[in-house]
Amino acid sequence: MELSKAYAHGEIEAKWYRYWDELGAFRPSDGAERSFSMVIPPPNVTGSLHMGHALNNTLQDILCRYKRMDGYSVLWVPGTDHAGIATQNVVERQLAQEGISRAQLGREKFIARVWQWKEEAGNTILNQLKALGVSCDWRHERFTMDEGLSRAVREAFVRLWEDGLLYRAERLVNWCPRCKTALADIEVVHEETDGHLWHIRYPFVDDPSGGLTVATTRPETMLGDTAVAVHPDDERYKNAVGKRVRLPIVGRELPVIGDVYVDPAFGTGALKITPGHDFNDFEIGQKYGLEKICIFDDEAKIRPAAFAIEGREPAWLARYRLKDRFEARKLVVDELKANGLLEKVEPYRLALGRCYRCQTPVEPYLTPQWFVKIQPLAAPAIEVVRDGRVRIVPEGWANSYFAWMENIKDWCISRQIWWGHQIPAWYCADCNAGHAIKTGTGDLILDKDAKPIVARAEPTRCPVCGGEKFIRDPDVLDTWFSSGLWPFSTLGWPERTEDLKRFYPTSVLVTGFDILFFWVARMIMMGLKFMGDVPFRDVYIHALVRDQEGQKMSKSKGNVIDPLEIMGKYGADAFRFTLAAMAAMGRDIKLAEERIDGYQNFVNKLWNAARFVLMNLTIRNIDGKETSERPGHEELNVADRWILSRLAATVGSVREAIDSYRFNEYAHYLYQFTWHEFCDWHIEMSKLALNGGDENERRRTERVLATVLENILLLLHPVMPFVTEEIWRALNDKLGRKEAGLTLMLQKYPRVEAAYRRPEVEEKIGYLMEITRAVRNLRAEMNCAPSKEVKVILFASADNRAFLRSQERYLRALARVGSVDYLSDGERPKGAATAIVGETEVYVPLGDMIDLEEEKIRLDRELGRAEEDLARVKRKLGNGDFVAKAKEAVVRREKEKAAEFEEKIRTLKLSLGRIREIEQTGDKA
RNA sequence: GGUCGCAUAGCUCAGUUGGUUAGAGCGCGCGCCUCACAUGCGCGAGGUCGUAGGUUCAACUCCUACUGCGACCACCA
Repeated sequence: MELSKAYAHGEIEAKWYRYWDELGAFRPSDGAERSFSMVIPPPNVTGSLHMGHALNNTLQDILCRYKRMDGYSVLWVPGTDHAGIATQNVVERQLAQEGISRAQLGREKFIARVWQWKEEAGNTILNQLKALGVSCDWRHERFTMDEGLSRAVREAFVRLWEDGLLYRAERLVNWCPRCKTALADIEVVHEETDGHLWHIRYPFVDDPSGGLTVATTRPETMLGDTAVAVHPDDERYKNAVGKRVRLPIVGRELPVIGDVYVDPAFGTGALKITPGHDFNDFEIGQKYGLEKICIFDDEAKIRPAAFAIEGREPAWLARYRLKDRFEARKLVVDELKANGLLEKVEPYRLALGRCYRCQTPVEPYLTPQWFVKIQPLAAPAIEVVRDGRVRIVPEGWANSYFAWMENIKDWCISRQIWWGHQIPAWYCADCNAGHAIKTGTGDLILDKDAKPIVARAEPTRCPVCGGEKFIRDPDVLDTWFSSGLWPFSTLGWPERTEDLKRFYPTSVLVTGFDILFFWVARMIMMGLKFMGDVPFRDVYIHALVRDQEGQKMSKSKGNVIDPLEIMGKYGADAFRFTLAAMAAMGRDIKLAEERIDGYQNFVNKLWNAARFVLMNLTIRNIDGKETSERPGHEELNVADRWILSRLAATVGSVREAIDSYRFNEYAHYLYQFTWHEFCDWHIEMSKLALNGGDENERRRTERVLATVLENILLLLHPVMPFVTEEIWRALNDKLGRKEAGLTLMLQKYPRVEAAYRRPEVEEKIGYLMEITRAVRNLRAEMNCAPSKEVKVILFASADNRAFLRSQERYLRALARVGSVDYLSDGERPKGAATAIVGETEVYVPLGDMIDLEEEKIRLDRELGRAEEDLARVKRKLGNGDFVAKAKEAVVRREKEKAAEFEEKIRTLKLSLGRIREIEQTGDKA
């Protein structure tokens, strides 16, 4: 099989993916003693692949493929999330385009419609993940609303109820008037917003000319005020406490209460109390037994019923009824202004809470909801992170985790939407006859006093009255409730399955920090509660992918880079490698397309290195019996020993990097080794053996080339699975290896071959490389044509001289050197460019070509640097404290440096002297 | 308001226990179609490591303050 001149990812990727899948390579192996498991952070079922998914899944795939090759039985569970509110919103928007509302359709038909959409769109993202190359076990694919997971959800809910960790109560909750549902605290995003502080006077009942002036950012809520509060020690309001004020517009009488909660320094020092629409006011309302008036309906429009007295609406209400919050605000402000009660308006910055799904400002809203008593769950979840049973990497995130968990409040888990897990609670129709209220959409709402029966299935008989008619709670659960069970629900819980035994706790969870609280924290709590063990050992938290300016990618900004487009253009391997290379811990990734373009070159480089090796291989069957006795290390030439030593070092570094989630280091070690050690040096040096005429050496070098190439493929496979597989198959083909195995994916990951580590060889080749560079440098500086061979004169220690003599062919080939002469003490060439490598002096006599002025400038510059270096070292050594206190090795090293620099200076000065001499005599010979 | 993080070459970033001649990729400059690769090869220029102090024989690295940027959390109307 011939490889084409440039790597074309085109069909290769799909070909291999299908191959692996059909081979069953994604499934956990039997037999392996160690297992490694992960659950995918389930993407929204109707979503499509974005950069965040691409990064997240690339990193997971690297881990899985690495562990699989390293002998673990690997299970990576894929799946999708039903994403309650998000998905419902999408489908509602679709309906809206058809001019249908969800209410018109009705609950059942609406849900059917969502399922239909799920069937249409649900596979998109998973297929896109396949294009990325993820090695998930597709037989394990799950959906948070499939049968098994739904059962897990019901089970979890019932157990929480039975254990007293669930309750239903009327509380002030965050309400999204657009989604018309309650939200958890964490689903509200606070955003600094420009607003106003309105100062409104509430006249005293007994003296309407006086009164208290309150300051508020939300004047429309005054319609629901039930008190005014001041600080009890506030001199200004000493005699106001206990009096009554009349609420403007509404006319209601309000008590003036004194409470230390009020900050006298803020605003006017007088605070309007609206227990129905403000969390703080709610608390105060509780404390003083104030009435909680809910002035809005579920769309945050003025609710006439809130003001009707004995069924009759007061006259003032006419202009307000059914107006939304913001219209109402305007109207209230206008009316107050007209009445001379608006005393002042000042600009004010406030943190406005918005719905995380639709950005609508959230309204504190009084409704009955289901809550999880979170304290008993949070405490052990904090503990396991503290004692390291769950390790958060990078550990900085643990701080955020603790901060959040320690201040956590009860979790509102009921949502007034239709798409999701309907709460497994029923109400006896007879017992709750007075508590079920029909809404406009035909839904029933159970009021706060309704008595739920929580059960795994619909009850048949009411234990109180024996009634047989039940109403199911219409609410569904927070999406994150089911995601919280994901690590064990996907493995079969509540059944005690083999998978659970084998793969729970999972090994590591890879995710972005944006869902640390939404998801990670919940999984830890739920895992501990229901499994009695942590859901994962490690949590690796990766960064966000941003655009090249560091802006968050978003459709509205138009700065989104589409992973699919990128993969189509550059290939999945180049893309994956880019993401890994840029995934430095704890730092966001600023991605520009040029980076991917750059790493595509690396893929191509690897491809061409492979082409070189393949076209030079004449040996066959290097792994078969005949050749399993590899050549003794000592028989190999120095270049081969060197690259094997470097390979061994690289294997060590690579393993360490992946083991500690340093994906960028993993990528960079391999980039460096493949390109700058293997290609730049070893392949070049190997050409001498391949063309040298010594048949034995040639065969040995071929074997080394094949070995190194194969190891590179193995090492790179987790990050670039496709091209490595493609090359590996070609390599097997070329070697005639039938027994090599079916796929690179299931080969053993390289281990460090300690016997190959040869520091002394690395040192020698390092020296040879430096000499080579020095000669190349001199050539370039002197503008010596690359095609022209030069003569080199070396002055080196006996050791180095012997080494260079024995390996002279490399120097000749790599630096285009015609002849090499070795000087003994005393003699130095007259007209030559000079370079110094350690103790070695390198001279390139360039005859007529040498520009004496240029060379003098160059030498002067070198000399200047050397003198600076020497001065710095001398300064250190001259410091008595340094010599006395620093470690001996450090001092010794400094002394060596001093000697080296002195020698260098001496040599440079001599060279300069010789040039001046030539200038005077004109004799260049 | 609280907490945390980040400031290193023109750009994007590495730099794991304090001691290196502070690195890479891209970009830039010069020279090359050298028989794996011009998606390439060789060479080179470019940084007082945000500012000011402190600890230490020694600070890019540790501490403090400041400045700038960012993130998360937060019910002060």
